[in-house]
Amino acid sequence: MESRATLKNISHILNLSISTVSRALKNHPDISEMTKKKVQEAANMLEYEPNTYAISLRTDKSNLIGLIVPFISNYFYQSFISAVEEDAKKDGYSLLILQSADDPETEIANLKVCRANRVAAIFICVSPTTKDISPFLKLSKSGTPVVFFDKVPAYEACDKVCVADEDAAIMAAEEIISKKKKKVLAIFGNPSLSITQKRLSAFTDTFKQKNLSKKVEIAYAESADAARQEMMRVFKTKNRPDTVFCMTDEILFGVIKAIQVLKLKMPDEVSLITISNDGFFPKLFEPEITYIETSGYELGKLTFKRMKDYLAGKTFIQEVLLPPKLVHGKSI
Amino acid sequence: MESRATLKNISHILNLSISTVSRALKNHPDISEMTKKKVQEAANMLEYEPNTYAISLRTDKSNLIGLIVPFISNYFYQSFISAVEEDAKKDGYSLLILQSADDPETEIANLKVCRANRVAAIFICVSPTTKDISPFLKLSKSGTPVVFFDKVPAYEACDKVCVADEDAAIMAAEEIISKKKKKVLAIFGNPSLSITQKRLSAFTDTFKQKNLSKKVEIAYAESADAARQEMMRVFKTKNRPDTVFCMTDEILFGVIKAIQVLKLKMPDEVSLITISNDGFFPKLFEPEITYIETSGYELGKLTFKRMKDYLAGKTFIQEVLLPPKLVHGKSI
DNA sequence: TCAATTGCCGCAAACGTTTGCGAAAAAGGT
DNA sequence: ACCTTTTTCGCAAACGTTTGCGGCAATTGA
Repeated sequence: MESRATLKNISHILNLSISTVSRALKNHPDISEMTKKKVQEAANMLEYEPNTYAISLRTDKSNLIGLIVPFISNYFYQSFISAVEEDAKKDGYSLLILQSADDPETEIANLKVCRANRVAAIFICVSPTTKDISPFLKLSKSGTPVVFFDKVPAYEACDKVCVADEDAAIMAAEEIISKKKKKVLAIFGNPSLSITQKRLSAFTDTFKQKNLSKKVEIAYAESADAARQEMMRVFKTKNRPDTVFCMTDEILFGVIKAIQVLKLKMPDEVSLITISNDGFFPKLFEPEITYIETSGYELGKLTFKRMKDYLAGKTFIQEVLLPPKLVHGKSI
Repeated sequence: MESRATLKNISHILNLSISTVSRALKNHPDISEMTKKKVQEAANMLEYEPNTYAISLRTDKSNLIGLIVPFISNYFYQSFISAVEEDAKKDGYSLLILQSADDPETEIANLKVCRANRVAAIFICVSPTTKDISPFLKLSKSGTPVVFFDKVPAYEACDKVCVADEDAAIMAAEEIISKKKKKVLAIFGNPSLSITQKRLSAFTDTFKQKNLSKKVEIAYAESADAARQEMMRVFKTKNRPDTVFCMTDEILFGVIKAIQVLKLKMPDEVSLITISNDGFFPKLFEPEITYIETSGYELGKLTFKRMKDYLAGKTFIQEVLLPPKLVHGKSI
């Protein structure tokens, strides 16, 4: 239970002042090389580690980045977090990770934690039911960079980094069209989410523009199991689709299960294409599923970069989009 | 860019001393109800938030829990983190999450970050190549609870919380035996990892005890793809196994893929049983795979509890095991 | 009425660090 | 030898909070 080494501690041993020790440790030009060396040696000996709290108190800065996500147990956010952590470490930041469980109240509580910890920045993915983002905007105005990522507020002026949902859906639609498919079942998620609306309208518009609207049938499923049931229902009709489009990995799960139950052969009896985060799941299956990648990892990198830009003075509001990528499997 | 509310701030407005305000806000009996009310109102008005850094500096305590995992992008640690976060929040803790990337050096760097942040506790899953855990033990001796979880040091005396690897393997073996299977292919991971050794010996011993050793064939695969290749190789021989055991989810991926390529029907042509974290992946497939669950979520709960016990005075070294659970699917 | 108790509050030090400013000593210039 | 500049360092305040202690006034007890 020995007490830790402090500046005072070291200064006392070396018969120096605290300020000299402090400056020596950070290579201040005012300090002679000799004393610097002596101080550094002593600091090493005593295993000195600066007290983050004292520093943050004094400088009113912190090395913490607040990260608010709906759920950690989610492949997308996982990749996102992983990417941010990598970059943060390089710059001496650590991550304060909070889950909001898609609950606006918890979100506010988490914001409080961030403020109490005087975080250097906040990355937040707001819940679908969050109406009022002014608390975040307020923080932003007081100098703390706040970057919204993935699920971002639609109208407010704020820094946003998100995947190009429209482009991803268009890309999928075009791939289907180019393969000259006759009948498409497109399964989307919760229709009240903006991500669903974006992907849906972009997808249908692409078909509409080529006068192919009648080829696509839309369905909604708010869980993997709902998607499975929807699949079973549609594939029991006589006029079966030859292609299925899944809006997310989760919907893909349900669809794949139905395909296995129905013993349909891909891509002969049914073609499959999905939008996926990082492509982990599409590659699990045989044949591998063709997918449009919206990378959580890349999004993390982009978000961190946006924050650094902000800190570097580019404080004007900005919205950056992560372009999707088509990855060919054997399912279509 | 208005300055934040502080105790000094509030005290000045109300013509009170800083100490009175401080005590009023924490319901100290020395303070009259009337002043308490006044202070609390003012604090609410000004949106006062205590400065964590000042508190930590003064009290030498922090509300941060250091969490060191090999990778965040991993379903098991994801569940673990999620569980810890839930409990931590209830007690006013926040999480400092660091990735070690299975690199001992990064691990030490992460430890430094934890120390610099004066974390209240550390939960760590050591990398397979970590030889020297004395830095952690040292921290533990100086009063900071250090709980090793999942991958724990084999011999050293320290607090450990991990899944009952042996029991899980035994459970799988017994399930296979009870179904009177003739020939088993058991695929394990990296043989130099202690988790592999534990599961392997428990698995084979169970067969040996019943004089059924000749029924099982052991194989190793250090990736999903290696597992797939191993499957393909074995199933090309004439004397095919009727059952496959997978040591982890990752191996399961490869095996499933091979099964799909070979178009084998489960459980008719081949039975499948696996050890899985949280059972997410086994449920993705059709039929659902029978698995032994080793829950990352539960492990997180246990780890947090162990820390609270420690803080409550139960500082004697302790090793707690999370019992596995058999979940029936249709694959065997 | 006086002493003892109680209720309520303020003083001041301390936590470990950063940093503006001033000062002593050394070096340089003439 | 004297003035100026540079090098090198220390003083002290400040960041916001907690907490032991002491003090004053009001209450109680006889």
